[in-house]
Amino acid sequence: MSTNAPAVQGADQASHPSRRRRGPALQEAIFSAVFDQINEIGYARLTMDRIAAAAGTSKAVLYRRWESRESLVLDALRESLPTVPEPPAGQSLRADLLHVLEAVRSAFTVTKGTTFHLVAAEAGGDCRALADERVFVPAHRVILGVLGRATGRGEISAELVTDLIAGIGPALLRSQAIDGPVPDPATVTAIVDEILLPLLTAR
Amino acid sequence: MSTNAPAVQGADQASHPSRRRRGPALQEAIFSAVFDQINEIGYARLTMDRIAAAAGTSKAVLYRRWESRESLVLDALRESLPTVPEPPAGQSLRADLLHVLEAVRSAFTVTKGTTFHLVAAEAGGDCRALADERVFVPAHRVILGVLGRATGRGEISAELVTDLIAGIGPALLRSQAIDGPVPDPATVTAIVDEILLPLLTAR
DNA sequence: TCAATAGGGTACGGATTAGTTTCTTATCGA
DNA sequence: TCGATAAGAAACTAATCCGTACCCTATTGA
Repeated sequence: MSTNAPAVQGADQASHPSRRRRGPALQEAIFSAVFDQINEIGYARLTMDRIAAAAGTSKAVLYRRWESRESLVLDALRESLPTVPEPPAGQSLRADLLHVLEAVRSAFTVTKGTTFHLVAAEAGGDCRALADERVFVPAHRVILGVLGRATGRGEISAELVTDLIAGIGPALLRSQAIDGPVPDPATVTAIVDEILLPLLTAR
Repeated sequence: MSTNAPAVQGADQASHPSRRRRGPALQEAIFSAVFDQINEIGYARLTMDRIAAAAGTSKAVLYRRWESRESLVLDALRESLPTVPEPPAGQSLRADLLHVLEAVRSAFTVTKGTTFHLVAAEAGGDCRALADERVFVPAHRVILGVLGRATGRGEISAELVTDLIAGIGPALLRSQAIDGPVPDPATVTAIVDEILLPLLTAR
């Protein structure tokens, strides 16, 4: 079959033309290729041929592991997304917020800024469900918990513990990820220090 | 050619099987079909066949107007997105913020919540550029202007006139549009009254 | 050393979709 | 009433992509 996958100049392949990768190295190359191709050509034009070529492997290798493009993309996301841990006990409100929003930020950086494209591309998508289940819903819950405990310590008013306010940090990170490049740690700090703390601790 | 476009039960077509539409009515049906199909099957599976079927028309009609799926989708977006007007002079900070954020909100509702999918689906996309040019960049500029004038009136501190703070409202609306359904006017009011005004006017 | 495993390349058939062409006939305005 | 225009249907060709099969050989561990 003639394929119009673009010529590949993968450094690994070029510098080790007969090298074959196995296990984690191969999978890493494949997942990286998925994210790179989405950035380069968009999800709509993503094909198994292009992913294989970008990874310096073959379609047979992909089909040996995944039954479809969709399941590969879902696995790439699943293996990359962070979990959102509860912050350690005894931290300040500021440290807590930084902690959870840093996890949200990494949800964008680990996929080279394509998390949002993956989530948007298919209707009723498994990627969206996964991102929500793994990152956004837990983050929301953790932030509400952080705000609840701050209320308990008398640091903030109880009426500030709302879904809307809890949504500010992730929304700003998402927004930046949409506008790309992916948000950096300074962004998280700015969100906490310039928006959340002033809003929460205003009298 | 055999086509696997789904069977169509468009009410118009069904109730007027020989009725043909022309001009604005036909274009409206086509654009509506674009947004409906994206919600139903996702941008990745959007085809000219499906759009034609959903609109109760034919591919020939589409190709007579647009050279490709991408140009049709871009036109659908272009014809739907609002502009972001300057708010009238002499309004309060609150009224100004409500005014501009309502325009941003409508950028999501006019495309039945698909603005974000359109913007995400193609790399380096024209849809993204259009949405930025028509809505997001002007909204940002207008909000900075609104904040600047509030500073001039002594209502808020000058150091609150930042890109980050100006980004809050659109980011929250975007976030809601991603999570769907599309944001409603109460959301805009809540953003202004529960977040922006408290943040801006805190002492 | 050697056999099992699987990576990588390539060819293939089939399905899907793009895009074009032809035809009939509804629509509309002169 | 009538002719020009174009909507809608359907058939067609071509290109793309999916998914599979086969082959050679690198890799790995017994």
